[in-house]
Order: sequence, then structure tokens, then C-alpha cells
Amino acid sequence: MTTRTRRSQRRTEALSRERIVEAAVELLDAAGEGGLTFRALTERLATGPGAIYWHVANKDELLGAATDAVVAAALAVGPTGPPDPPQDGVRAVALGLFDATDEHPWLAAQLSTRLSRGPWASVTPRIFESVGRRVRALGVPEGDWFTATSALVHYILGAVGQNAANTANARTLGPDTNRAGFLDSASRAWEELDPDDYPFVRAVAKQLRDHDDREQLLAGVDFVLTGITARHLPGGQAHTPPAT
Amino acid sequence: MTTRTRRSQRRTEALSRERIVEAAVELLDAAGEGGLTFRALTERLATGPGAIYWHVANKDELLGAATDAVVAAALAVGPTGPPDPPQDGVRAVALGLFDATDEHPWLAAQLSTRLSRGPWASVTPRIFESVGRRVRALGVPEGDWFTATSALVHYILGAVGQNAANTANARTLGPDTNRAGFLDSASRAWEELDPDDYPFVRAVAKQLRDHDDREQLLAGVDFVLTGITARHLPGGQAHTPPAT
DNA sequence: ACCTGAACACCGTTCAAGT
DNA sequence: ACCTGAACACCGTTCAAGT
Repeated sequence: MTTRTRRSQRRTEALSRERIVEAAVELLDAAGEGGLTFRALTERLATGPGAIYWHVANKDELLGAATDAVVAAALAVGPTGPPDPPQDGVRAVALGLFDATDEHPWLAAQLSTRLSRGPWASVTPRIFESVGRRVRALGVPEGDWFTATSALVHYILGAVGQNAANTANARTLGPDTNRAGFLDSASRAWEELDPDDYPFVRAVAKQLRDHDDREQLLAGVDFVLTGITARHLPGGQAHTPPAT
Repeated sequence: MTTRTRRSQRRTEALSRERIVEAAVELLDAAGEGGLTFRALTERLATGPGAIYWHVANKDELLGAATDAVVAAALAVGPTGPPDPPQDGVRAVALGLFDATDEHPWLAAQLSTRLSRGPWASVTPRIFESVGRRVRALGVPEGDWFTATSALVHYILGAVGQNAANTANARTLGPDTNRAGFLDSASRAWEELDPDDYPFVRAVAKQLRDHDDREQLLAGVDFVLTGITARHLPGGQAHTPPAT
């Protein structure tokens, strides 16, 4: 899958943190979060648990490193060409993370878990930096950088998590159940809710079935971008009046 | 804490799914997600694991039920008075979930986990319904209900998760470390990042330290609301032009 | 129908011992 | 400095047996 220069030598290769993280990602990709165990890891790396603990503090740190590696790769594709218009740059970040969770279904849960662990986790600065540079380029006044960037990051991660689940869950339902089939059954579940308690959800059940994840993601990004520019940029007075 | 009619009878009380979920919430509140074990649960309920499995399929379902119970309580406070203006209603939902994660620090991670499990989980329809009714009341055309509601829900859950972590993590650092202290150390961590890789993050480190969680949450809600109304409602032409 | 509790398979982590 | 692998404490879950 990865275009990595893996030599033909197999078990003689020295153990390293990088090699361990790589194996962890492979296990996660193959069998989800439950597939990453120290037992499976020792077998794949032909070593004992103590060797792994020499390079890695514990399982949580290992999961964090795997998440970070995948996110770094996803965000690295951006700035090779000429600088995008800021709006396009934000969209690219969102789609990059979307595609990464599509390739690594376990990533969505990890992203939200890490994010809700506080701002140290290395994924947080990484994503914040990517989005924030675009916010700055947008011309948002410096005092509002944090607020605007936070809003975008929170939205993107929430949406990416949910949307990735749609395809990931489809695989759970069976080998040949595709995303459409999953959304179809989810839509039916919504339609069977109590009409008194859930009139709105029932009313949008068909829209759930027919929606496109990427369009949905980008629509939300545009909502936030519109809100940011309307509030902070010259000429934007389309402000929802606060209730008095 | 809860205004529940708990009789003085203690261990004679019959076991029930409701009683089990209640005990699970208590354990989660007391010791976090790691505190919920079947061992601890059997001890608290003075029973064996088999008895619990009679009422509950497995631990995951139990966690889901605990999450659902807490979310239901948080969303139930709303519609007693006269109907709010829709914008205020959305803000109330966001603040309600914010306060709930403040009382139940384990909730944030659960919310994102459940949400990224797909649209069946009972929390999803509940939150979707609460927000969606306000979107409808806003005058958004029916064809855009799903898109607009999804954007709001994704944002709210992302923001609530992150913000709740700020207070929850503060407790981890020590008994008398408050939220300000936690944000202060997080802010310092941001300032110590590599200036070449993270110029933006370093520039907003002070804003991270000084920001108010609730203001931040509501600012983001307003961004999304502004974007929705600008796009879908008469008179809103403050539309960011898509890059050509 | 509801509950008991011993037993099972499996997990993350440790650590004395090796090289 | 780096690795080995047996051992430990703990976990979710099962199930034959009771009432």
C-alpha cells in the first residue's frame, strides 16, 4: 500500500519506534482498533513485549503516534503548488482528513478522542496550524484568529468523524454491503422512529439516504467560512441579530 | 445529585436495567471511563456479573445507555416555556450539552465515539431532532434541512468535546489545578513549538490561554447560523464566492 | 424469569535476566 | 543500550446451576 522502501530483509531489521508505529498502523488498518494488541504486535515484529516497551511508553502513546503519523501524511499533500485561495485551502484540509479516515477507518474515533484530550496532543497543533494559516490569509483580524480557527477545526473534525463512519460501518454490515446500502438501512431506522418524538428526524430520513458525504462536508465548511467572513471582514453585514 | 425517589431500602431493591444504568453513570462520574467495570458494578449492586448480563447485552450497550440517559436529561430542559427564537434554541442545545459534559466529564468522549458509530445510536436522533426543529423554525427550505442540521450538530459536538476536555484535564493535573492553570500550561506548550513549523499556533497561544469556553462555543454556533441564513434565507447575499 | 459465581480467554504491563 | 519472555493483575464474558 505505502510506497515505502522496505528492504527484503525481514526479521533482522532493527526495531525502532518508527518501525513499531508502522506495524501498528498496519494492524489498525487490517482489523480496527481491536486489532492492535501487544500480542499481535510482538508476533508481527518477531519480538517480545518488553522490546516494544523500550521504544514506546504504553499503548495510548502508540495509538497517538499512529494517529499523528497518518494525520501528518494527510496534511502534507497541500502546499506543493502555488498558494491556494484560503477558502480552497481550508476545503483541501477538510478533504484531506476525510480521505485519510476513509483509508484508515479507525482514525475518526482516534481524532475525536485525541482532540478531546486537550491541546497538547500533537495532532491538535498540526491541524490547527494548517487551518489557521488559511484563516490568517483570509484577512481575519488577529484578535479573532483563535475563535475562527477553533470553529473551523471543531466543525471539520466532527463532520469527518461522522462521515467516515458511514463507509466504515457499511463494511461491518457485511462484505458486499456498500455505503449506499448502509445509509439506506440507517434511513429506514430513522423512518421507524416515533412520529410524536421525532417528526423532524423522520422528515429528513430520505435526505440522509441520498446525501453525499463530501458535498455535506464542504457545505458545512462553507457555512463556517461565510459566518467568519461576514462577521470579521469588510462588507459583511449579513449578521444574525442576537436575540434581545 | 439527582432528584430521584430513591427509597431507603438498599440491597433488597430489585435489579433493573434502569438501576444498572444509574449505577454505571455514578461509577463513570466518580472515576471516569476506566472506573466502569463489571467488577465495580457487581460490588455496587451487590450481585454477580450474570445478573447484569441478564438486563444488558454487553459493556458497550451499557455505555451507550448511560450516554443516552445523560443526553436525554440535558436536552429535556428546553421547551417548557414559550418557544424561543430558533437561534436561541440552538444556543440552548449547545449550552445544555456543554453543561452536561461539564458534570459528566466522560460524556465528551462518548458523544464523539457514539456519533462516529453511525446514525442509529439513539443519541444521534435525539440531538438531531432538537437542533433540526430550530433549523426548520428558522425558515430554511426543506431541501436543505439535513445539510444545515448536520453542520450544526457536527460543530456543536466537536466544540463541546474539546471544551469539556479543558476542565476535565485540569482535574487530572492535580486536585487544586483549575481550568485556568491547565489552559496556562497548554498555552505554554504551544509557545514552545518549533517556530518554523508552527508559527500560527504560537501566535494564538495567548488567545488559547485567555479564551472563554462558552463564548467560543457560541461564537462558532453563530458562525454556522450566519452561514446557513446567508445561504438559504431571503436577503442573505453575504456569500463567499467559490473559487473559480 | 431472574440471579449466582466460578471459570475462561485475553489483555496491558512489569521486571529480572540476558547480550 | 537494547532485547527476551515468563509472570502478574485485571478485564469482559460465559454458562451450568440454582431459585
